[in-house]
Amino acid sequence: MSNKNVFLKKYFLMTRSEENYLKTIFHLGGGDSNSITTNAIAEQMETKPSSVTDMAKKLSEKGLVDYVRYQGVSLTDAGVKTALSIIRKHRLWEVFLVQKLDFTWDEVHEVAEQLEHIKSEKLIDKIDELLDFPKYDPHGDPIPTKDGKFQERDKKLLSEMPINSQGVCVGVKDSSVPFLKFLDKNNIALGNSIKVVDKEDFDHSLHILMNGKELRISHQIASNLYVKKND
Amino acid sequence: MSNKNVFLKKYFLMTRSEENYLKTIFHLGGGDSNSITTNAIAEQMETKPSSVTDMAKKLSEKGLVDYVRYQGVSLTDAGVKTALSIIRKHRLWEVFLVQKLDFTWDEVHEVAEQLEHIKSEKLIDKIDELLDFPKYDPHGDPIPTKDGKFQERDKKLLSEMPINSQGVCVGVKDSSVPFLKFLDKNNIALGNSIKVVDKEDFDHSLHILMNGKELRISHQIASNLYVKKND
DNA sequence: ATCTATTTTTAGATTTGTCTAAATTTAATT
DNA sequence: AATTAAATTTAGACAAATCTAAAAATAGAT
Ligand SMILES: [Mn+2]
Ligand SMILES: [Mn+2]
Ligand SMILES: [Mn+2]
Ligand SMILES: [Mn+2]
Repeated sequence: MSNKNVFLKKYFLMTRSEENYLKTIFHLGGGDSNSITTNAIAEQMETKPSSVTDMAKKLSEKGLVDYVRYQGVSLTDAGVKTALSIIRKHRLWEVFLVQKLDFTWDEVHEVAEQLEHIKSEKLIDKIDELLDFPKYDPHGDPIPTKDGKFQERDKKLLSEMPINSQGVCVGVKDSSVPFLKFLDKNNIALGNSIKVVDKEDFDHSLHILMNGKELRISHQIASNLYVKKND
Repeated sequence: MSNKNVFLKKYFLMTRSEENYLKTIFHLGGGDSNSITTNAIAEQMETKPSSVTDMAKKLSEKGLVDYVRYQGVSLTDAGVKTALSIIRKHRLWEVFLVQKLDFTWDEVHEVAEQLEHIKSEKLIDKIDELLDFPKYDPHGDPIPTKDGKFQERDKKLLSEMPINSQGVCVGVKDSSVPFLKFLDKNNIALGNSIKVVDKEDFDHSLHILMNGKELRISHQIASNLYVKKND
């Protein structure tokens, strides 16, 4: 390989692994000069801390993270920007799979994990356009704009809503396949209206109206459902 | 990694590199017990013969190619099947990019080289359905069916058509970006009607009618355009 | 301030895919 | 049949990404 290409490779081309590390660090809160420990990253990625250390050095070399030995890593501005572009791709692909190909919301994540690494700016911009520039993915998570703007929704956990408050179900905290399938089975979907009728002190379970229908919800469920409160 | 997963990895999971080798061997005619030399594969893939030898051993180990030292490799039935599934994905993605995302036919190959490695049977079947089960890709190449059936079209090179014969432009032999852009610039597209008016003995150039309009075509162009002859 | 448990890093090994250079085999030519 | 040229393989190296085991640093508790 020519010298120029070695340079390009070292400083611009991201490997799939590097992209996954940046994404994970972002999800663990590594933006805003917030340090994340190698252990936390290793656990999240189901890898070993020593592997994380190696990658921390490489990403630091590339100017994507700040890394201080024994102190953990935080994303640089360039690192945040790259992480957001991967997350943007991931979430747009998830919307595409649901809206255009009839995937269910529990099927999309695994495929999006692959599609998010496809390198083509034109491709993702066209997908964005095809979907009419969606703001949220199938799990209610916000989709960063092309220039990396991030609009988190004003939402709170159902478990934290007071009695008699009303709102609309807008997202899930746990987006694991079993939880999503459980929600499907119980006809709980994003967009459903919610009113908290009563809360049980003993086990923190809730008595709610969902789309007008009475429902009992355990604390575990309620603490993994996001609701946008009506004014 | 558990023993079971090591087994799965070794015998079922294809790496991107392995998939690219199988595809290349197929394109070089390695089906039907036809042996392809390591040199030919290396040249096509812009890699070194020694690397091809290494991969030949690995693919042979997996039962995807027959490999005899110093004699080259041919695809086994399993190898052909795998190669066809990659080619199917490649061509379906190319159609998708052109039909759904307004890519031009010279832009799609590079992106399809990435997309063809996405692992999800449901994804490619749904893309196939979304496109209404296309039979040919944007360059006129046939798309293998889900069960690996391959229907090559009855076509011949424009350069081999006799004077006064007529037909429809259905494909390109050279699908390089410069050639495709050249065709665009000269309004030569798949689907155009073609009538050979005259052939020049001296330089083998052609005088044709394309969609009724007179055009002069060099031998180099004519020998890279496929035409389906009218009965 | 010292000890100790935990976290983190280092050192060295492994796998995959590649390369170069040397050795070997095959094919072509006398 | 012997020689030579070309094709192919082997041997050994390297980069990327990972691991295990051992060493080093940090943080918490006395
Ligand atoms: Mn996801
Ligand atoms: Mn999501
Ligand atoms: Mn192509
Ligand atoms: Mn094509």
